[in-house]
Amino acid sequence: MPVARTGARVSEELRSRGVRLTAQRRLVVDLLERATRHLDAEAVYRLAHHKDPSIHRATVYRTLNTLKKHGLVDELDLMHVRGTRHYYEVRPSVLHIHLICTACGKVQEPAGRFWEGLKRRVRSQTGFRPEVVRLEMGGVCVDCQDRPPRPPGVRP
Amino acid sequence: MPVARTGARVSEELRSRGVRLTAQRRLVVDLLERATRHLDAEAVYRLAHHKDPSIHRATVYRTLNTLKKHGLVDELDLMHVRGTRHYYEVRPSVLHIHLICTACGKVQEPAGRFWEGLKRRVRSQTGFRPEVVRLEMGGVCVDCQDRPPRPPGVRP
DNA sequence: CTAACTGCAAACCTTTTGCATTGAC
DNA sequence: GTCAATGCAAAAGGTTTGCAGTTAG
Repeated sequence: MPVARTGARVSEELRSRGVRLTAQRRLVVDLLERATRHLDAEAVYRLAHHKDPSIHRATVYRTLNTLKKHGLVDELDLMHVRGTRHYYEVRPSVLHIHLICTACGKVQEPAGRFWEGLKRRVRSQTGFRPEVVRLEMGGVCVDCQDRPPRPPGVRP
Repeated sequence: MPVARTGARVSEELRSRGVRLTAQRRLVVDLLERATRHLDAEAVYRLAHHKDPSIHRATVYRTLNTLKKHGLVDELDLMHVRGTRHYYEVRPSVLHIHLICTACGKVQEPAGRFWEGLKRRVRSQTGFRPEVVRLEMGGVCVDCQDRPPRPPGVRP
């Protein structure tokens, strides 16, 4: 979702791992690659269903799980600021973190070498071999720090 | 759950915020403070119900939400290694991270100054004011790196 | 005394699963 | 042709909610 992504990377990765490339999977992968915001399973389903009304919710869930299992997408929950659902993003080549504003719901994704270093640090300090990293922080974004606190309930 | 915790801290904090200190809340807080492993809502309920059979699941959920809202407990999902549920821990004074082994399910919690620095770094680099930090990594713990990969399904 | 909290039961929402059928390789 | 993947419908979690009765402050 954040940095630009090389088009067919995911599909090729799947193919090379012997996962069958069905029309439905292609569609889901395509949607995730083009997404400009974080999509939960239902959102993926709605978008997919719009393009191919025959696709079933269960297929979307199964596909997301497949992609996750193969490390091609990461699952987030954005600190549950928007509820219990899970969000998905194609795993980027450079690690980034998620800052979720509890006031306006905005999600920022600063990327950088520093976060990359976390993995190495854990490995050398504990021996643990990290494969998936999830760093999320809830708090107040710059804009909302200026804004007077708005009454809870109404959110953009 | 990780570092030792000052007994009445949470209760006092609640009291000072004008949240009514009912027997049920005291019980839940007490259980969380004494916990030696990560508890999900159902586990909290079972333990609570054992001590006070009249307590209701809904009350446990409501209490956990109250505590979370006031920043007294943190919610984790431990990378969903054990399913979709959420785990709760009393917010420790010193930030720690969670390393979840995808092979054996073990959770490690290295604490330290370094992780504390993440908050400051985000703040100074982006202006975002972090309140809750969640850093979880899925991967393989030292023990399981030596062990031959065991057939999936059977877990300790 | 009164607003806040609880127990209860039902609803809700998200995700998973068994089965017959379809389709990728 | 074969085995994996899909659509479908039903179930399984996990969590929330409206309401009437209870209780902390």
